[in-house]
Amino acid sequence: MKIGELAQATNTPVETIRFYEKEGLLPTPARTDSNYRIYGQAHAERLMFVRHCRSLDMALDEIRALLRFKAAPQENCGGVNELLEQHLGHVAQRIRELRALEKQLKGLLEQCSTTAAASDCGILKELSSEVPVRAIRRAATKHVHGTH
Amino acid sequence: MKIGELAQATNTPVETIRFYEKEGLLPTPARTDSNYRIYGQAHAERLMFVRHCRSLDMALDEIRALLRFKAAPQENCGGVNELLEQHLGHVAQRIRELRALEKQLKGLLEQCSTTAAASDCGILKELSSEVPVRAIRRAATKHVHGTH
DNA sequence: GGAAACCCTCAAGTCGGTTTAGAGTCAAGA
DNA sequence: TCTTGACTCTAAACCGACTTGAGGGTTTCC
Repeated sequence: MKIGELAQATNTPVETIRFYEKEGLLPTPARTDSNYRIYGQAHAERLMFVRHCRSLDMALDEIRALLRFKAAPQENCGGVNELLEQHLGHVAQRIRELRALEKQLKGLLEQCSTTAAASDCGILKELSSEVPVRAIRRAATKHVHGTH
Repeated sequence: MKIGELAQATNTPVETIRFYEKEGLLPTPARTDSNYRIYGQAHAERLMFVRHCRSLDMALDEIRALLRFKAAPQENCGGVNELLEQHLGHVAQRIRELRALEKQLKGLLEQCSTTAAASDCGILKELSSEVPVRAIRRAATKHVHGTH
């Protein structure tokens, strides 16, 4: 099948497929005479795997590691387990952070109960005060993204 | 004070201060004869404000908007309130997503109760299966980052 | 006076793609 | 046969919020 068909079959944008190929997550496919990529069932399955991992928010490096495990069937799967547990740890950590954030934001919003003049806005006042220690988050959590 | 002192006073890396200046979040400071940046209390307070907002995971554009509200004291603070509520919405949304993720990962980890051969690894098997619909998350949530 | 610690600018790298530009290919309709 | 539109190709730039690196100048301390 051509790249557009693979894209449809796996619910993946065409550009993303080419990007994964460049990143080494998909093997380079055969080409037609007119230089179009041609894929088979094996490519589709591999792409499914990658997309499934991405849907679990794994980093491309983590996916590469899982693909290596898959390619070495003689290995035991302890490494797979460990990788997933680490990833789960990152996710849980990020949830804790975001919940703390949510609490702070709710507190801030309570400062602004009325539509007062901005010069008296409790929110702006509070934001001008000291920065909480949590501000150093990025140093501690290398791998779990922000809110935007 | 010099940039290093401001950095220490506000718990901000020096490079980040220069970056904020380039981004227009901090006004351009005066310079010494030897071209060193010189800051005063006003700069420190402004930087505190920016860092406080960042510690709440606001985007630089959102912070720019808040700074405009601050600079226009005649305005009412309804806009501030609205901005924060939107941001809180993003955070809450991201928390819901990550919780769903966490659940999925825990389910996956149960597939791999024993350290079996990778060829039989339940995790790898399940990751090879169909991609859940949630994979399209990035299309829906433009603004709240992933796990890494 | 010499080395460490600070400061400067400018450019490139990070991550996981998305977007844009410019060009070639293919199938169907007029 | 021509043309239109949908599809494909490559290469490079862009996104956010910084971080890192290269290659310098300055200040401070011993």
